Amino acid sequence: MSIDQRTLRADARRNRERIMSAGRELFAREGPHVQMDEIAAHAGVGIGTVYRHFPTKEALLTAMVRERFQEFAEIGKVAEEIPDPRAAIESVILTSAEAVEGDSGFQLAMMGANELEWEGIEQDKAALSEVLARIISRAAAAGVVREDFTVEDFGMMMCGITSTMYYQPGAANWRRHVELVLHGVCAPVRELDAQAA
Amino acid sequence: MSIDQRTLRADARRNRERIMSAGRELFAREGPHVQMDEIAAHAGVGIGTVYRHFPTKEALLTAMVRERFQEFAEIGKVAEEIPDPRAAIESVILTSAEAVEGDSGFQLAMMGANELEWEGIEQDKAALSEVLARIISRAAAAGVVREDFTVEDFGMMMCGITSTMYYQPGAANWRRHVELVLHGVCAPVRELDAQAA
DNA sequence: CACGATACGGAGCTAAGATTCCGTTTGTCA
DNA sequence: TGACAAACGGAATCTTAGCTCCGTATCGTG
Repeated sequence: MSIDQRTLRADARRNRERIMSAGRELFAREGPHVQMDEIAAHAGVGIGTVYRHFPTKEALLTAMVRERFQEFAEIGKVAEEIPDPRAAIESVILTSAEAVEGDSGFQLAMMGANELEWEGIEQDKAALSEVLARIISRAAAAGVVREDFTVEDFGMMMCGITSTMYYQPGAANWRRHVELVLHGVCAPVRELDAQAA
Repeated sequence: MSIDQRTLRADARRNRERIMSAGRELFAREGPHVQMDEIAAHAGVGIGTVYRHFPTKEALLTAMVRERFQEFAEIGKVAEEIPDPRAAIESVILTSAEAVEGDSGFQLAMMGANELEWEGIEQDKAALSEVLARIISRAAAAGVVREDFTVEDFGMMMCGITSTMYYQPGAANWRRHVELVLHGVCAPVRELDAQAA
């Protein structure tokens, strides 16, 4: 961010929020390729204004991705409250996936993660990891996931699910993917929990 | 392709192969962002020559992706010869993944599949599907994969694995991912076949 | 309400990278 | 070997999209 949130003039604060909001919407709908002037137009401000708030396009995208990470951590915290360890971990997976479902921008951003810098995301990522680690180890202890399942595995899984979402759109597809990963291709078919919802 | 392979002058045929080869190499190493003049330079020809053979960059990339699909179908055919249904399907998965391992261009291309046109790829894709369907149904009949496993599931799985490969490089990672998908996150850990190779 | 500071708008600059154009070179065939 | 079509090379062009600059408008304080 280029400007200190506090000392912001009223109109500036308003515009900033408009830009974020337009960014969220267009970024989600069109992907990371939306142009800056489209975002500006959608927000009802000039390009110059966008750039005063976010010095580069990347900074804007980063702000957006950051929001998502924080949202994930939030989802994790909510899931932690669920007593049943299995339900908890399933909730994290499904809720996170659902949150990202319509957001092709984030989907690609996650994927293009190693092309961009995402400066300042580290701490949000770390916070997320912590929550996940707790949920996973509880689940492992209860025997509902394999003992050697790690946070990294979780990330890998979500990476795969996210790409399915992007490349083979349609809720049915990614839900199926989740199901496959959870229960395993080779595993004999089991009664799948028709719960969730 | 803009030029008929048959009526090609000797130098033209040679150059065409050089371009394909340079494309394969750079596309794999640098990804789809390699510039046309880099490819030309690497092939030892002028840019004009590249464009005479491939009217657009996309056409060149498409040719490359097509080769991969044909390679996959080939891998499938080889796997079909393997007597053990389980070994056959594992072979397809591992060999395909390994084939793509160093090819970040193809990895991204697969991902960006819905952004590009990939004209003319359909038949290659269909041929691949056929082989896969046979291998999968044999495996399902033998009870080594879940009965409801489909070619689409296979694609989804490979899509996920490919993205892991790209975003979380390191052979260990994608192999772990394969392992997770095959056996399932929730499944109790089993003795993993340390075979393959 | 006046005035300085803060923000705004958007035309235009710039870079990057794909593609074209045309004069020159090379293969092929008689 | 001579002649012409087929290919080549690569400078120049075109296009797209990020970003800058500076004159103008708006906010907030005394």
